[in-house]
Amino acid sequence: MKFPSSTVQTRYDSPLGPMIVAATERGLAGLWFEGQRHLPDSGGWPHVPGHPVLREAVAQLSDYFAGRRSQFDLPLDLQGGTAFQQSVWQALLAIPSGRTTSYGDLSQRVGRPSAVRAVGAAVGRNPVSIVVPCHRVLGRDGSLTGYAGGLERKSALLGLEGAI
Amino acid sequence: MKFPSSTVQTRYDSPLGPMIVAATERGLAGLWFEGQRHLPDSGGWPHVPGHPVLREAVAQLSDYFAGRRSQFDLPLDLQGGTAFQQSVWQALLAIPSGRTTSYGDLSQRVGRPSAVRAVGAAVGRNPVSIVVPCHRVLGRDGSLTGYAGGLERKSALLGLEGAI
DNA sequence: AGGGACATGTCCGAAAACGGCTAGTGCGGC
DNA sequence: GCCGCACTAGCCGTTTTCGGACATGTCCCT
Repeated sequence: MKFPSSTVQTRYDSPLGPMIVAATERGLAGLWFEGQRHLPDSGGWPHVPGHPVLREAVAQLSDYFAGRRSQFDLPLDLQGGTAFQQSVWQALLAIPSGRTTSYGDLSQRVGRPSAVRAVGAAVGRNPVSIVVPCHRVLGRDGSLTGYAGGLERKSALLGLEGAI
Repeated sequence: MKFPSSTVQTRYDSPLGPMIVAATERGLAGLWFEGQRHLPDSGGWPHVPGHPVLREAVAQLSDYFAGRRSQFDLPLDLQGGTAFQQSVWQALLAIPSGRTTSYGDLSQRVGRPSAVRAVGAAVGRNPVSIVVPCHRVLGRDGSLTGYAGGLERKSALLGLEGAI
């Protein structure tokens, strides 16, 4: 995953552990739990806690974790990724809070009914956790199946949204 | 080979055929014969004949082909390429006009005495023909061996420099 | 129920192929 | 002997190719 040189970052200490928040001039570009899988190399990005997008994102995240907010209102800039991945991430945005869906359902919606495993892989590469709600995707039988940040966090997020 | 998005280009009709000249804000970045090997995709670069570096490059090239100039005085910005390739290109700049050297000699100078073939490959990827004088490298026995722009051009350039 | 095969896009590591070479060898001609 | 020529085998960074592994679900067969 390549990010433009204008990318900036800050840290946010969530109730589920510290997170890295990243943004470009066009919007929120990344949100990862420290130590999760598929982490990009954020070493070169300057820390700019005062960046407007970053500040707003942190504020909305605080509200979210406090139960005061169920959806986000932020400019997004989903960097990198192939056309296929982009379409999957877009489809994720359509899943409302409190609801879940399955990988098979997602692949239908993307128009590649049989590319189920590929959809799984693409979901796993989602650069903006929580805001792009990859945690709302379960196996057909409702099993948690996987989460780049760890299954505990996945179930914690779903619990918070009242979707257990 | 990747070039920054700020790259601009123009065309120059040399006595040996039309050429593409490219520059960044830092200096001359490319000079290729149309249709030669290892051409980058220059499709997206805007044509800016008035760009100061490009104008100066074209002027000096005209002088060079007219026999009025034997070395160039231009800011260079050798883009892309690995550390190894960069060192080879730098070494090329040390070969004076009217002289030639061999691939073996070059590899010595680069500190990789046995990486002779690798040096050959790196020389072939030189992004700035003529100014970075890759045409002054011959086989150990003086044979022309190869040139991305074609052997005729290689020998023509050497003739022009009085190094036949 | 449970087990296996298959479909799909992407990433990543390993392995192989590919050169703008060269020094060495063996062979024929003089 | 001495030379030229053709061929070979090493040389090594880069590029290309290939083969798995994945955050799955369906079908078909016991």
